[in-house]
Amino acid sequence: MEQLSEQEIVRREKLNEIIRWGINPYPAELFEVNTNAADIKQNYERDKLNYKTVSLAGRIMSFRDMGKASFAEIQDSTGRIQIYVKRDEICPGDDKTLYDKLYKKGLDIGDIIGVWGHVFTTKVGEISIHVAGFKLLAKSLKPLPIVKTDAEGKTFDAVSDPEFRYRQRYADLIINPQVRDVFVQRTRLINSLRNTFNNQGYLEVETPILQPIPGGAAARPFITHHNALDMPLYLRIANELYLKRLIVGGFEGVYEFARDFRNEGMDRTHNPEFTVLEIYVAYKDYFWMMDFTEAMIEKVALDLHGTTKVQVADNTIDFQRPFQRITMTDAIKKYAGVDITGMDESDLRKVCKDLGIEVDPKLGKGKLIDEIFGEKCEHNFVQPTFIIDYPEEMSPLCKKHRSKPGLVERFELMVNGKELCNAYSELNDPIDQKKRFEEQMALMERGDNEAMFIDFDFLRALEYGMPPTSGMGIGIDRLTMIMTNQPSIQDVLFFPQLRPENVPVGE
RNA sequence: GAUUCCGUAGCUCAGCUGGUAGAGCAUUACACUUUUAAUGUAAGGGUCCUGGGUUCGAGCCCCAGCGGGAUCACCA
Repeated sequence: MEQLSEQEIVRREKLNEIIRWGINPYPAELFEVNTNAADIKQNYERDKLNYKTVSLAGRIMSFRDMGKASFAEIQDSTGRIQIYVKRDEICPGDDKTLYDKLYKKGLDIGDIIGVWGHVFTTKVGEISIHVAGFKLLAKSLKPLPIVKTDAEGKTFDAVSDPEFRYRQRYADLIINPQVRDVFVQRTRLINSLRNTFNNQGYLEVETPILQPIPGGAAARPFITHHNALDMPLYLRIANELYLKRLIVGGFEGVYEFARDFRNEGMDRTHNPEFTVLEIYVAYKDYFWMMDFTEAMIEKVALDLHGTTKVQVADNTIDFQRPFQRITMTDAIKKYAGVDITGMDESDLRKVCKDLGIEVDPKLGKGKLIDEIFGEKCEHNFVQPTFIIDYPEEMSPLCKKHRSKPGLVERFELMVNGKELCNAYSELNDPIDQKKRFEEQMALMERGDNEAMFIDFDFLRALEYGMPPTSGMGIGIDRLTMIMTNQPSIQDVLFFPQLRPENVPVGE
């Protein structure tokens, strides 16, 4: 058992005292609420008659005790509001216990209370609740870190320790209101996307997270074991192959907000579990998907900010349509100064050497091109830019280009120097798909541990015939990071992955 | 996984050349019936991340470990 701090002992003593007074510090019955902090602040001045008998609940965030009267702030899900508690109002008779004991000695910052009374404006002009009565709804036993804010909104002693904030997100959310805003924005972003898809009549679906073959992307999976079937299962690294099976099945537009899992490094932009939106639409190609994607993202910016311009660190990014489009070959020509058209593996290897890019001898042609692009081009695309027409080898699920040999009909959307979306004219030729899988197997044997496994059931599905389809995937965490100007993925995930705390030594 | 910085009161932080642990907020007590980073007076609160080592003496120096951040590698 952990040692209790002085303040925690004091709070437990208060709790026992409250119980001795015959008050349940954790009452079961509901507390009727008829307004909230934001509603009062926004509408009281205009409609004072409506605020004669308000009732609301929240957490005590500060006390200003003036003796026989006192002020406090309570915080609900919409913000904070000041309450004014006058001893002789809440204790009209001779018995002042409620105020002198329960209110002044029993309550702490962090406690959750319900209050009722009328709204008024103080001498200093702050809209407040003149309390007629209050009820303790939940006693807080752990002292909440205190963050103070002055009249200009300047904060003092803000809790900034990332370990505290990520491990105890519940406390972070209570004391840092801007953290809450980020997550509200995240949900609004997802709602915006969902509205776009539903308005088109596309169907939101759910596909397996536990997969016998971790397909649809190139990444190291988490492995688990099913006891009853006595077989290994993988947490999905992507859901692409399942959504395409549904297109084969006759749905013409499907999408899923998918939690994917990859057993790889963690950093500012990578968490082992993350969210990807994938969407597949039949009878479309990647040009259509580019139009759809830029409209979709422009709408997200407008829904969140009311403007297409979004400030991300030092850059203002404008999501107004249309986005720039450039082929990968032209991008490399522009930023690396090399025309790679028609080059073979050894030519590319020489280009890498000349550009000072170190490459693994195991890499094939496609990966070499990807290295050049990643090293020399990617960071230049700050404003939204579609990079189109990728080498075939690094895109085994993508249809061959209609006119450019060796390339595929693929685009990625770059924003703020990083990849945000990935989309194809989907490969629906089952014989070509089988060949591409086999090439992946060859790469795997050559030592590329991210090459894809062959999924024979997916090939069987393609053999029934999949309509020409375009599909797109977008990293929701990264889109949220951009749209909310957060530098770390940990700031857009409620509970980012951390090592367990307090592991005993020697076990 | 590598490199590097960091870990002191509930929170934010200071701590000199190695010599008995400091501040503000929070907490406790008292005062105060319109305050707002409320105020005034007084008090209490510490496994200096953990374990070793050097030293007469370690929050500080050395070694190892744990946790976190940043950069790199892998990746989205």
